[in-house]
Amino acid sequence: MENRIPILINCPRFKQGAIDKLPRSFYLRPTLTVARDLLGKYIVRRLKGKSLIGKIVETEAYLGDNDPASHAFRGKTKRNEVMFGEGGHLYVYFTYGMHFCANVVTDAERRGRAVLLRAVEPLEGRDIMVKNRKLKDAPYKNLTNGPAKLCEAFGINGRHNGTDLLSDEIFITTGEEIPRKQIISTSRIGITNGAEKLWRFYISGNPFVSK
DNA sequence: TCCGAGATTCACT
DNA sequence: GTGAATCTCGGAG
Repeated sequence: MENRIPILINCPRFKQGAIDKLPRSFYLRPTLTVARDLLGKYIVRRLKGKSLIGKIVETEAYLGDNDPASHAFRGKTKRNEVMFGEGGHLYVYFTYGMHFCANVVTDAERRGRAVLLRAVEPLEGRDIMVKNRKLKDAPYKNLTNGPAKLCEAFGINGRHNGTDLLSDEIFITTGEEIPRKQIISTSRIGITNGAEKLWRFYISGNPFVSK
């Protein structure tokens, strides 16, 4: 198996010895496929020698050229140029004056298509996430159930725009197999154009899904 | 439980 | 100048 890497994380959920970093080819597939397949995968963030790990439970697809809700709809700009780069990189944007959101660039043809990570289930490094979110009473389920929340919890900001997800700072690994039946698709959240597209995916019944 | 307002920066028009 | 792929908080119901 390609991209097998030594275990970096002392986490019992990972099989001893090695975990599988998702290969580039995972991201180069059609965006909607990647959005669905990302559910149940683990996102790993290396931060000051510690590891933050979350299971992806909610995503949204943004189909660039074909999608008025996408930042890439009107073509390439300085802000969104990462979306038009190679799949498997991170597109981080700043919004509402105070929040960051993280997207995974997808598709083999560099058409500005990406998947927004909307929510994860915290698995490892929960204490650090609480600190990053500057929460006092640490409401466990409020840690990462929203795109801006998970960025803050994972310490992801504008500096990470363009980060390769095959790097060792931030990457995604194989995780849990999610049965097709448990994957729900609905309309996306917080947008005005293209709201009729059912391009939001989440794991049915998971308490860490936003909203 | 729900709704409205404020926060606050950046890219695009 | 405007509005944005959001979140938190306070106050009303």
